[in-house]
Amino acid sequence: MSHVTVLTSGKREQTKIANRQAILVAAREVFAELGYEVATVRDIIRRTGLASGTFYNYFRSREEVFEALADDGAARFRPILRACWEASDTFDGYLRAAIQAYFDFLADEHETWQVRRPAGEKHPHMRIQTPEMERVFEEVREAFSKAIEHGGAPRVDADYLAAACIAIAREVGDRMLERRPVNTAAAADFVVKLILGGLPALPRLAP
Amino acid sequence: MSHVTVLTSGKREQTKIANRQAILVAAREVFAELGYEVATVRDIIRRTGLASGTFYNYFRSREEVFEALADDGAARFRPILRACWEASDTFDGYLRAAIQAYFDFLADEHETWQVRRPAGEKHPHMRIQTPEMERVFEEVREAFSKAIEHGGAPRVDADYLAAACIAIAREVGDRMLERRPVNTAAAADFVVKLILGGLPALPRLAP
DNA sequence: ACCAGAGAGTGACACGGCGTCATGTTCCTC
DNA sequence: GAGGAACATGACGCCGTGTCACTCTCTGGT
Repeated sequence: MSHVTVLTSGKREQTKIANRQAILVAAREVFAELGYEVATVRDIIRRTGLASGTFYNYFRSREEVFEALADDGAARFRPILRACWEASDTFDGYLRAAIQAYFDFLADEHETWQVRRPAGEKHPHMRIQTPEMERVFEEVREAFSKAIEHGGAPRVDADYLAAACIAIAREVGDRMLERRPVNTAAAADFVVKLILGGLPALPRLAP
Repeated sequence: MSHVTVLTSGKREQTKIANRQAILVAAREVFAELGYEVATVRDIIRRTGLASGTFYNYFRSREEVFEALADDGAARFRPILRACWEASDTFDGYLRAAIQAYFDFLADEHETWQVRRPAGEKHPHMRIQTPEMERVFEEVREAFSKAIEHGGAPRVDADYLAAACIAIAREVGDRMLERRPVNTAAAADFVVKLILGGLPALPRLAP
C-alpha cells in the first residue's frame, strides 16, 4: 500500500468537492428552468438527490448559491480581461479588445446555458455585485487610471468613467443578444466608438 | 340633502383607494427597512392592519406591489421627461435637460425615502422593467429617432444609443448618490459630454 | 324607508418551503 | 483496529403562502 497522498485527494475532500459542484450544477439548471425568483432551495436539493441538511453545509441560502454562480462567471472573465490588458500597448487598443472579449464571452455563455429569462429576470451574468465582479470593476478603473497617468487619456473622473463603460457594455450587450443574428463585432464597434469619441469631451479634473 | 355626487366618491370606492394606497405605503416602508429580498407579504399586511386576504384583493404577490411602486416612480418621471422635450429646440439641449432632470429626480427620491439599500439590493427606482419604464425607454428612443430625422444627430443605431444612455444615467446616477456632497450638476455634465462627444464618432447606419 | 344582493373584508386553514439538530455513517489518524 | 472528527441525513417546528367560506357594509332599485 502506497503512502503517496496527492494533496486534497482524500475521499472526504473529493465528495466535498463533488457535492458542492453538484449543487451548483443543479442550481444552474433550476434557475434556468424556473427562473431565479420562483426557484426554491428545495428544488435544487431535489435535483441533487442530497438531503436538505447537506445543502446548508455548503451554502447558507439560495441567494448564496446564486452569488457563487455569478462570481464564477466574473472569475472566468477576469483572466480574459487581464490578457487584453497585457496584449495591448495603447488605451484604445485595450478598450477595444476588452469590449470585444466581453461580448464574445457573453454570447458564448448565453448559448452554452440557453438561459430562458422570464422578462427582466435576474440571471447570474455579471449583473449582480459579487467580490469577483467588484474586482473586475477595480481592474477596469485601474486600467483607466493608468492610461490617464501615462497620458494615453485625458485627466477625467476614472470612477464615473469605469461605471459608465461597464454600464454601456452590460446594457448594449443584453440588447445584442436579443437581435438575430447576434453580431458581437457591430455591438463592440458601437460601444468602443461611443466611449472613445466621448472621452476627449469629458470634463477634466484639476491636476 | 344634496344629490350632488362627486365622481367615484362612493364610500366603497374610497376605501378601495385608501386600502390600495395603505398597502403601497406600507410596502414602501417595509422594502426600505428590511430590503426587498427579505420582506414578506405578511410584513406588509401586518403594517397595514388589514387581513391577509385583503392584500390579495389588490395585488397578486409581493412582486406585483414592487412593480407598482417602480411603475409609480417611472410614471412620475415621465411628464418631467416630456417637459424637457417640449422645452428644448435642439437635441443637445434636450439631452442635457433630460439628464439633469433625471439626476435631480433621483437625488430627490433618494432623500425623500431614505432608502437603505443592503449592498446591491433591488430598489424600485427606475431599475426594474415595468410598462411605465418601457414607455420611458420608448420616449427616449423616439427623441433620438426624431433628432436623427431632422438632422440634429447623425444616422446611428437609436436602439443601442437609447439603451446606452439610460444605462450610463442609471449607473453614474447611483454612484453620484454615494458621493458627498451629492453633485447632480457635475454628474450630469459628465454624462452629457460623454454622450454628445461620442455621438459623432458612432458608426452610421445605411440610409 | 326598506330590502336584496353585490362587492369587499376577514381570518382560519391546508400546504409547502425553511433552517436546525440529534443521530447515523464514513473516512482519517494514531 | 479503535477512537474521533467530519459530514450526510431527514424528521421536525416554525412561518409565510394563497384560498375560501363566511360576514358585513354599502348601494341601487322599489
